[in-house]
Amino acid sequence: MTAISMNVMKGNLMNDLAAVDVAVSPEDKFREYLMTQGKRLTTERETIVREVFASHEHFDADQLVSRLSQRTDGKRVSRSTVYRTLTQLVDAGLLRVVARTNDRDVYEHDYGYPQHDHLICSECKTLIEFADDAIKEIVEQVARESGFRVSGHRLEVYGKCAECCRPKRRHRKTDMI
Amino acid sequence: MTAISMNVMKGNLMNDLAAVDVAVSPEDKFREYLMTQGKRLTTERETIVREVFASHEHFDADQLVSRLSQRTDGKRVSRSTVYRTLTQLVDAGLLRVVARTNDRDVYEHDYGYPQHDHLICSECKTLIEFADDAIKEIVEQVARESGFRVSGHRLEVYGKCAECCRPKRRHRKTDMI
DNA sequence: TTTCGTGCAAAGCCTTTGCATCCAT
DNA sequence: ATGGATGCAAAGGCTTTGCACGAAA
Repeated sequence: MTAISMNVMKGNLMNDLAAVDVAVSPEDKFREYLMTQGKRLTTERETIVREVFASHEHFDADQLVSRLSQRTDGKRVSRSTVYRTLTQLVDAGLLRVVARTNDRDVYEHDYGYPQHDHLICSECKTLIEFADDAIKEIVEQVARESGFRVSGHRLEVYGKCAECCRPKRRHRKTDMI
Repeated sequence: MTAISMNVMKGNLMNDLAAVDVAVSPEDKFREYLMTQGKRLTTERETIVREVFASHEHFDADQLVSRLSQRTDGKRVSRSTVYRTLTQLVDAGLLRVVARTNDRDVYEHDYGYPQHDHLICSECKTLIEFADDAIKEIVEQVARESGFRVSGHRLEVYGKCAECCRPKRRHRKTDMI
């Protein structure tokens, strides 16, 4: 129903944003992190990491819960565990909260994927990714001026996507019965 | 207690970000907006606008409620009204939600104040404002490439502010009793 | 055993809303 | 009178947490 998990990567916007080759898989990276915390990669946690990294789409906790709590293959995971694991995945550097839509935190991969920002359509809520090195440079420059040590940034551009700007005559016709 | 409402504007970061001269006061602008909606600028709403524009600090709903619900000068305003009015102030273009701290929406003036972005200290939560035209240009450029019509943007830079980076020997001494 | 992890239900928190009362036109 | 506005309390919606049971070391 919601379109927040749709990533648009057409045109030359994301040409050089193909998934980055990583030495270790998300599962392994998560296991490593858990180890340092004296914890284990349980079946549930593994199920979650896999589900999360199965596709590079934005998602919120509820969507993930829906997918995981309805499994019939014995891989069902409870809502509590999903929430608890999402927090850990963020702490582990595998996920990141990119936005908030409909009062829900929206997550995206932070591992095996290059730094980028988003164009957010206020109409259809679609998140369009883009990467631009100049932004990072400016950010560094500005921060330097005030002695601020940068660890990251988030740029959200609001507006209306091309699709929503375009007048949809075809639909109008349908609406007229 | 929280430091989210502290605006740091030292150095040359905000030299040209002095409050912009506006033709009409926030109250008037709000009244205008309300008129178009067939509504009135009541005593409560006026009290809120004044409190909000009394200083250019970031704040969240709860802080505003605290200030307004404890008044003894007959200007007390309920929590419900504060929330309802905040929404209207945003719709009227007087306020804007700039961030979310401690699960609360953080507001700032969007009227009579120039466009700017923030450096957010992850340690003390201070928001440092800065303005840079180059960012807007880049944003426009990127958006143009995908036919996206920009209405605004939000850039948050995370990291550690100069103050928090600096080792505080003086404090350490005190802590040692 | 002892610690960690899960699931369920309940609790938390910020924010919104139903409703009776009030006020201004 | 009549529709908008306020306050209070209750409800909502997402997220967290207490607790008992189960699994791994």
